[in-house]
Amino acid sequence: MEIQVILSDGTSRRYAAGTTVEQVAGSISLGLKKNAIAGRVDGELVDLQQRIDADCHLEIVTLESKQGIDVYRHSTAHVLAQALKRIYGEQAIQLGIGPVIEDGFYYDIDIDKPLSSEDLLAIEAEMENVIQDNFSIVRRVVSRDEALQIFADKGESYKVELINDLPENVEISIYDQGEFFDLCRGPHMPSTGRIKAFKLLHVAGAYWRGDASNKMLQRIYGTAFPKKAQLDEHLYMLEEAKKRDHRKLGKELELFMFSEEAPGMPFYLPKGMILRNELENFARELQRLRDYEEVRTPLMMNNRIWEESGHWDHYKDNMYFTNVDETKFALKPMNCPGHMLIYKNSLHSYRELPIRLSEFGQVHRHEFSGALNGMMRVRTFCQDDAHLFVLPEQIEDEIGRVIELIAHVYQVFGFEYKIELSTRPDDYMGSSELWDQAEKSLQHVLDNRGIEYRVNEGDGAFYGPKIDFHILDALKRSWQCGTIQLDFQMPEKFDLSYIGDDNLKHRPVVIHRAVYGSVDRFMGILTEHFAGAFPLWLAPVQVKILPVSDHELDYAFEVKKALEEAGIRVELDVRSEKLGYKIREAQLEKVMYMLVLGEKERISGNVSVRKRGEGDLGLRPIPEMIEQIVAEIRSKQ
RNA sequence: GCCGUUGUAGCUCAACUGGUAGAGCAACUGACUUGUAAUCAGUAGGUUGGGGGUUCAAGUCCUCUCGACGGCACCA
Repeated sequence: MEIQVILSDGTSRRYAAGTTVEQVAGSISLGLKKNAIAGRVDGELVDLQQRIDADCHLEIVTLESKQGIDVYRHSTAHVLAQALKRIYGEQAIQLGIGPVIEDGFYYDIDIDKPLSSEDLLAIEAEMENVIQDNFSIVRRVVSRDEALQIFADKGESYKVELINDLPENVEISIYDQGEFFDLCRGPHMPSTGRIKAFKLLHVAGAYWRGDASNKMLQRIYGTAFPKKAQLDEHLYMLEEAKKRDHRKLGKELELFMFSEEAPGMPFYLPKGMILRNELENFARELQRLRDYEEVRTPLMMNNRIWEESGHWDHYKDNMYFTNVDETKFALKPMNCPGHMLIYKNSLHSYRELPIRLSEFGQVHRHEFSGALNGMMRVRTFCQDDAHLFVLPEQIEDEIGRVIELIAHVYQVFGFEYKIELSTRPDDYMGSSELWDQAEKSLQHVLDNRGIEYRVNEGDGAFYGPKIDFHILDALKRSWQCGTIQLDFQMPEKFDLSYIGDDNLKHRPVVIHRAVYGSVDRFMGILTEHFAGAFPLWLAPVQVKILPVSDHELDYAFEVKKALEEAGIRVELDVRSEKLGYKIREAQLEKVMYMLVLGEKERISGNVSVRKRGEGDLGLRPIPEMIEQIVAEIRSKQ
């Protein structure tokens, strides 16, 4: 009997029923057969040895595709498991799961001995042996009972648990390679010898099935690439990312520091403070143009208000408290209740709405010690927060304006971003009708504007659904920054009202929003994004003046004064050092403009300009330089 | 919070299986007066994160504790 196979280029070919994927690949070209590692039959990934028994669409999967790489890495994970079993013995290790992840794979194992990085080297060596053995990797389908028997006999309790949780109708398969086999859906590479370049990266603890109440297993992370050069490049990229680490750069560039005396709470050094003020002022100016009004609310309020707002119920474990005069106070974890009180401070007419209250609000949240990470995850940070009090019919228009504001800000920094819509969580507050309405209006705004977004079920705030903005930095890592949250709950809780044109009281709607999210974290992201080489408008030091010798000092002070009067942040290196030395330091500080002042410049009344990334630009008149620098600062480029 | 690793001068790092802490840079002093990524010489700098213990002897071993790092879990 013949079957028809339609290939990915649209051509169709006929084969005898039972032809394998590999044979089809071989019939197309020898090269394809050599590069093939799996197939995709009607969209489903299968092994090369899979027989095709019916008409289908077939795609030959090679290492050129992401799917191919995933198969490759998954097989590498199996090789890791085999090596572990060989080294530590069948009994000493129980296998958890070993999936493929972005850029690599991991395998979770239960073993008493804590694994070290030296152990990883030994494991890599044994993996190399498994690869040299070039075992065929063969699929075997077993019944549920057989599978349970096989893994129970081996004492693989985690595998038994996995099998028990597999859906009734699913085909259970085992992959054999030499003396080793593993429960796996597949597909896999045809043989272990096909693995060319891999590396184990590190070991870390991980809860079985991601549940903190389960046992903690050891997770071995690794990665694999078809070519050694690709692996090397990947490892190089990881090194480069480390060099941009904001914790390292923040220390080197003297932006901020941390102290044991306040874990997770950043100290801003003078240079970091400049950067931060620039960020805040930038936001301030944009908000001024959009009719926001800035306010400031207390860091600490009576616990009563948090109980009323619902925050205490939801977040008491993460809040800081204090007792004074027998009254319990809480450090604010959010700014909303304070803004609600400000709104309530006076009577409002529908004519006043929308009212937009903004605050650079310092909040405290007690994060788990293990969650802390430089500026990215801290226990106190400043939100560029705002609450918009709007009429129900103003909701969509107002959200649209916020989306526009966020887009504008991110574009200035050169960030790409993705948008997510987060819907009601399990512990939501309020009626489901209001939630439906809120979720619908957010969706509506996004759809109307033709914005692409992903829905994140159950990830909303307890008081309302939200639109989140995820920035992609220079290394394509994603960070949640901006957020727009629709809230019908706080207005109820705080009994907010406005007087409508019918002279009756009505309930306004609140929109919470942030653009940077956390100013602190945004600074961290910017530091890594620009690798510390900030655009001129943000740079703590915009110009560094480098006199060639002490004879130019008087002239240098004159130039400094001229620049300062033009509003430029300038430093003068007065040390009696050689020019090369001063340049090297300014370069390491990633200063954009260096003005070299020697005898030539002093006599002609000019400056010699050296620009970051461009080098020596030659002699320039001072007024021209000032104009150029000021224009560059203003353009925020 | 959990698992693992880790903590030595301001910074980056040394100190073999326990034998009494050292280098470079920075700082300070002096000389040099310097032309586009490191001038030379000298000086000072440490209760080895903190507490307790083992030992004739602890940076090194044990223990408690704090911080940091890599993950997990958490993330309004």
